[in-house]
Order: sequence, then structure tokens, then C-alpha cells
Amino acid sequence: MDVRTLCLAALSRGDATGYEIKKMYESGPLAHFQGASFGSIYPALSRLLDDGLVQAEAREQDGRPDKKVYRLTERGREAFRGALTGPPPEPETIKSDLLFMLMFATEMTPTHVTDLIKARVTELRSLADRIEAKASDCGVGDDCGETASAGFFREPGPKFVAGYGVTIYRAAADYMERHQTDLVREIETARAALPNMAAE
Amino acid sequence: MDVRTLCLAALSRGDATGYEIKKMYESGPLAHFQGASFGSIYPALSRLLDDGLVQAEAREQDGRPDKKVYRLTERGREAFRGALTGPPPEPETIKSDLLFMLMFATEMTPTHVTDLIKARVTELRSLADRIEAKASDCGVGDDCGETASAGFFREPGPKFVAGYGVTIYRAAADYMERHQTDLVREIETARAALPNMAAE
DNA sequence: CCGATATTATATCGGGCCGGCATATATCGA
DNA sequence: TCGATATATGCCGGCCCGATATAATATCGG
Repeated sequence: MDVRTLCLAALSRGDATGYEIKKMYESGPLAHFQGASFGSIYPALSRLLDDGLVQAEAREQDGRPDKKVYRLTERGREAFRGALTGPPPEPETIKSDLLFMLMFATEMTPTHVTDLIKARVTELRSLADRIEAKASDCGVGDDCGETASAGFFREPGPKFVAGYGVTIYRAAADYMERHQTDLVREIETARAALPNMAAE
Repeated sequence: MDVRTLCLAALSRGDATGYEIKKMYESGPLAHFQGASFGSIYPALSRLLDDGLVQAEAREQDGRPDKKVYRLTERGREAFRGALTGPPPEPETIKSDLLFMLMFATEMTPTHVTDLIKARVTELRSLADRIEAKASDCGVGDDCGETASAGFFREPGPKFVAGYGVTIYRAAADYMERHQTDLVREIETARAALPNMAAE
């Protein structure tokens, strides 16, 4: 997804600065499933300004550098709807460093493989929990979603997507936990059958 | 994953040209979970050559431009093992254009949402089937994996990884199918409650 | 039998994006 | 008080993808 489109999407939910857009994709209502860095957000906003898809209002700030608050123009809103309606997204495949490394599991020590998988399982469960916490109303006292994203996850789209994330992360963690011991056992026998495994 | 490491990994399974490495990640034994383009493979091989991690042997070819067959040096093999042992991979999160688009499902027509999800479900099932076909021995008559990758998926690592892929892709397809109707119904009621939805 | 297309093979280039860095201030905890 | 963190913008090196160029052979349909 184009960072310019990502900016339009963020601004469709309200005016914001570049810094705030970044936060939305990092820990705010748009976190998970997409991300963008400062190095792409600020140039993207400049281009959107040139193209007339956003307006900027410079607000003088106590001390800090002037804050530039961006707002969608009508043309910007159309462009965003166009991106949503437009060409269907390319088929997405799983890209994973860990999975790739594990294809060469016989080149690693069983201990290392175990550590790698254990760490990943923890990460996956924590990711699922974080989505669930954010989605399940964040009802009580905590500050939860910060920028007025309270009701966002009651909308059908975010609810569907959050459920997807939780389901997939849990399925991944479950698979790894269930097949971990088999994998390690098979590596051990494979390495025992192989030569020079002295001091690794 | 660094494309240089990807090249080392491919060459650790046997000598190959840049073109053949590309094929391995496209449809060969290393397909799924990682990929690389010509625009990164050829420069990567050049750098690996400069750094002494691979050797190149130019083979004169009948007619076609000279084939450069690359081979891992001992230092290259060490570097690859280092990458496997080295810093654990960063936590990986799901990145998905479709999921992101669906967060704004209320801005789309129910028909469009249905089409999008149906197409993705088909893709996911086909992806899972392809992995399963490649992993389940490709035993009989078909040409299956081409370049001598017959037994690769009987090794513990690839078997574990293939199972992961099949499981996750199926789980994703299942989730989408099971929650699709709910999503569409909720969009419809949400849009009915909203203004100016005449000619979209 | 001829032309269109695919395949084998290498390489460059533009553009997009990430991560690190620079800059400036204010506040909060150790 | 000193470093870390947060607010806020922006540049730059480097990595990578996708498109394109080049070039010769193979193959299949008309």
C-alpha cells in the first residue's frame, strides 16, 4: 500500500500532523497490518499537498517547531475512495525470515531452534492479546486508544480485521507449539546421522 | 532477509546461476516465504564475489550469453551459518493491503467487499494446495520440483515450514468465509443508517 | 515454413521505502 | 542533574522491486 494512500486513510479519520499519522500506524487505531516511517510520510504529505489532495495549516507551537496540521480536501477524499474501490490488491503471500531460517533447521543446533520458536510463540500470543485488548471495547479505565478511537473497533470493518489478526496469530502460535517437539526430535536424529558435529 | 543471504542459502543447496536462483525462489524448492528480484540478485552476487563469499565460473554456452555459475566458498558457507545462528529475526507482523482496505469497509459497497473476500479466499486455498502438493512427496509421475528438490520436503525443516504455510493459509481462508456474511450484513445496516448513499 | 511467443541469461535504472541521523525543546523519572 | 522520552520535521544512504534492454534459441500455431 502506497504511503500516500496510507496518509489519506489516516486523514479520512480526522485532521492530523505527520507525527500523529505515524503514531496512528504504530500504536493507534490503524496499527497492525500496515506501517510507514517518517522518511516516507513527510515526503508523501508534501506531494499530496502539491497535488491538492490535502491542505496544510501551520500552527505556531509553544517552543517546538511549528506544527503542520493536514486536512483532506474533497479531491483527496475522492482519491482515497478510488484507492479503496480501485484495482484489487495483489495476492499476498507469507513472508517470514524465521520460517525461511527453519527450512535450514538441520544446520542449527536443537537448542537454537527451540529458543527461536519459543520466542516467536511468545511474540505471536502477545500480538494477538494486544489486538484483542484494543478491539474488545477497551471499555474501562485505561487510556487505551488515545486519539478518540474508542468506537472505531465497533465498526464492522475493524471488527472483522481485528478478529482475523487474533485468529491467525493464535493459529500460528498453536501450530508452532504443537509441532515444535517433533521438529526438534527429527533434527536430532538427522544430525546424529550426519558427520562432524563436534563443537557447534 | 538480505538478498545476499538469500543467495548464500540457495547456493548452499548447490551451484547455480543468478537466473536459477531466481527460479528457486519463484517456483523451486525455496518458493514461498521469501522472494527476490533480478534487480537485487545480480548486484548481490557481484558483492558476494567481491567479498570472496562465492566463486564464479563462466561457462561458454552454445549461442546464449555466457552463463556464470556461482559456487559457495568456505567463507561463504560460514557466513550463511552465521546468518542462521546470528541475531534472531525481528518480530514479524501481518502486513496486508486487503485487510487494511477492509478496515474501511463501510466506505465500500457490499458487492465490492464480497468480491474482494471471495477472490482472496480462492487465492489462499490455491496457495495452500500448491504447498501441499509440493510437500507431499510429489511422488508419482509429474515433473514436480524440477531441480532435484525431490527429497527436500522430507527434511524436518521444510516439512515443518510447509505445514505452517498450509495451516495458516487454510485458517485465513476459513476465517474469511465464516465471517464474510456477518461483515456484509453489518455494512448494509451501517450504510442504511448513513446519508447520501444514492449512486455508488 | 514463418512469425509470434516463450525461455534462458545477464544487467541497468528509476522510484519507493526504511532506518538512522540531525535538530530543537520540554518534561519526567532515576 | 542527567539521560530518556515525547513532540515535531526533515534529509540521506542504501536496499529492493518492477520495468526495461539485450540477445540468442526453442517451440507452437497458423
